[in-house]
Amino acid sequence: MSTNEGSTNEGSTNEGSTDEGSTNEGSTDEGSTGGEYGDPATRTRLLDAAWTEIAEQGAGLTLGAVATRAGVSRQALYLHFGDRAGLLVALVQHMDESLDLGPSLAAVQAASDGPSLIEALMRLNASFWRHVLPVARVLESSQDTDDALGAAWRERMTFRQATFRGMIETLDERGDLAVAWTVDDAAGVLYAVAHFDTWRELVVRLAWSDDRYVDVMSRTLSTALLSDQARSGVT
Amino acid sequence: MSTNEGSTNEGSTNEGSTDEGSTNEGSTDEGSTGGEYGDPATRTRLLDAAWTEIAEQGAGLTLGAVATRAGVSRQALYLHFGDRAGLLVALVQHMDESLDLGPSLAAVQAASDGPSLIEALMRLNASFWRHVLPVARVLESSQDTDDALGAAWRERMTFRQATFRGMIETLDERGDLAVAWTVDDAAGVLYAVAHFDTWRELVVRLAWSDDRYVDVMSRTLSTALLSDQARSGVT
DNA sequence: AGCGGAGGTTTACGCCGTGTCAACCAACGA
DNA sequence: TCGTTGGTTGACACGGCGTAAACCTCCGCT
Repeated sequence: MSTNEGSTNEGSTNEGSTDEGSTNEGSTDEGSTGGEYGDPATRTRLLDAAWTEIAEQGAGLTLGAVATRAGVSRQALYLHFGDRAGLLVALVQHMDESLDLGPSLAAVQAASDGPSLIEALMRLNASFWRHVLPVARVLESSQDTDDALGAAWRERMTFRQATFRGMIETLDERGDLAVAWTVDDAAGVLYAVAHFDTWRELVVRLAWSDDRYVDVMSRTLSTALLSDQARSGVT
Repeated sequence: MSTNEGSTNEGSTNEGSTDEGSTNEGSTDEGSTGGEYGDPATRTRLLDAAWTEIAEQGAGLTLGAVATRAGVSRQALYLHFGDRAGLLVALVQHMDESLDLGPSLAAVQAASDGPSLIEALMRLNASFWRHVLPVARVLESSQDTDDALGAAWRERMTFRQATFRGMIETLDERGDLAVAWTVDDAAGVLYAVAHFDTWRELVVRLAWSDDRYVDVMSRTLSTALLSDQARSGVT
């Protein structure tokens, strides 16, 4: 299970051709899980340390602090991840694996009707961002300082977008989507509006509760996306 | 007194320090538009240089590059702004002044009906973020490395939020708001959804055109926020 | 027993950006 | 002529990143 959930793996938007042959000559861990250095347990401890360090320091993260927190020397970190960007790239994958979203997403997709699907999705979304926000912010803002990191993050977001598209397709097949909408438009809106910044602006900046976020965003999206029949519970 | 070490205890980075109580007594950044240093023209050149430098380099901005671009020494920059954060704080105000949004906003608010108001707002929004995005990203991600900068950026966003609330109030007074909405909820949604990340995700990541962004977001918000009568043009 | 390699550790160094300091300097006005 | 304004040059400490080299310590193998 874990990450790939093959649903709608079309990948229309992006395309391979990830400008490879960048600058490094070593083995800056290509996406695959091949030939990593050292003890996987140490690697995991480093990633967890990086996670909590980011949660506390935000972008002010230093590699020395991560290593110390993991109870390991700074050089060990370089041996495992190559450089700062390598660590962050690995963190993207790690966050994929540690929070296992498969079951939660399946539960959302199994929702009985349109409005409850959207509400379940927004609720999952809120708790997701509550866990991930600091890391997501660092990744988001560091993505253009390093090509590999940018690619990893973008790929992560592409996957997320595909997941949301899957939700929209489910709604569409049930005939719950309002007539004005194409799947593409609706998926875009859902993805963009469910991005972490919307959650952060409301819940962090404006101090809304998660419940309020869920209620208001669910209402907004249900009203905007669903047909009248779907909203009134007619199946 | 000369060449002594340790006299500069200014360091200390940021530390955890639960920063509640927010912004001290209000003397952190030498008063408002009072005693700035040096030639205002130089100051403006530096700010413009910083702007275009950010537009090109993003977060990889260096003070040396800004100074060089402005045709001035790096120290001049320090004389004018104190430090990096000071420059960014000034940039927030500068961006306020240089792009004068007053007229555009007035035009939006004068829109004849609800849907066209929302569409005009989204159109303004799109062109705004197209200009401001790189700077906004840097500011957004640097806001927690410095208290004064965070305060400045937050204040800027608070103002923005108030503007959107004004729009919602206008709609409410006209009776255009759907009954389910409170002004507060609607203003929050409008503000959050109009934030730059939504625009960026759709227009940059998913390569939507501005027109498509405007159309889809207008439809979404109109459907969600406005009453049936307002949407169908009945006044 | 002895060897080797995996998985590190210490120490050291070069690079670069930030921030500070001191000295010097051109123009300009009283 | 002096002094102030608005800078310039040059130097430096500091800290984080990235690399390198030497060393150390188990563990498995023969």
